[in-house]
Amino acid sequence: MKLEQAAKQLEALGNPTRLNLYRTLVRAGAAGRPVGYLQESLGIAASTLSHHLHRLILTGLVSQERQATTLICRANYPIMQDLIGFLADECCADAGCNPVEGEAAA
Amino acid sequence: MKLEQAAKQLEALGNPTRLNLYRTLVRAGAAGRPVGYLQESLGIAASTLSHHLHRLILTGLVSQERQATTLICRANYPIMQDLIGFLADECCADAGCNPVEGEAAA
DNA sequence: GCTCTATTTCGAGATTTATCGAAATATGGC
DNA sequence: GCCATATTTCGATAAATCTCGAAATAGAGC
Repeated sequence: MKLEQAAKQLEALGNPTRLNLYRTLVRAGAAGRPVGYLQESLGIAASTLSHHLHRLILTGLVSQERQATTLICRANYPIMQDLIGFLADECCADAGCNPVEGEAAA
Repeated sequence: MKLEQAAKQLEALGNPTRLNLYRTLVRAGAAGRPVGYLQESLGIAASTLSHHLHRLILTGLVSQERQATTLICRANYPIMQDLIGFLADECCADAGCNPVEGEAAA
């Protein structure tokens, strides 16, 4: 069920708040960002952020590591690579992404 | 508002039925597929399919062309390319996809 | 053990979504 | 103009989602 998995990840990224959150984490790189920082940075309620983080974590797009009382969040790059790969494969495998001579009425 | 746009497209693909539908269209290539074919192929109600198609069309991922009484649907490759580009950029631009020692604090 | 900070879980309300069947619309042929 | 086929719109229902504040939990330090 690769399609189900991909759909879940796409859905996770398909919300402006979460996409913004994810982007922040991607840009943070390997250093990651603490939940508290993200909360202030995004300007949303802590409970709301926790909810969105949970969804990203469920799909594997984000992971967390405890550092004392603080939780560091990181983007999980390989998962994103897989997702991009899935999209690219679907797009380019059977078809060809720059359809020049359309009307391939076969 | 590129982020909003990307989120909408990701959300459109983030539903198993729609992702399956979109995949079918991608694989159909430039020939596209008539709505009726898709309906039988996916085994869902015509009204449900119409709803999902509408969402994909709104985001630009799919386009339609009338052929007599039949509507031919096609995947809009450039839009997908842009979306993949957005994801790849977010992932690789500031960070580097094989993060060794991130700290791109900038 | 108590306290402080960091984060999650709980409970709730408003909005959106997915799905269907029935009815309406569009296009072409007779 | 009327009929047949293809597709969308309407109306309705059940389920999921987003958001918040308040309360609960987790970990560290005194």
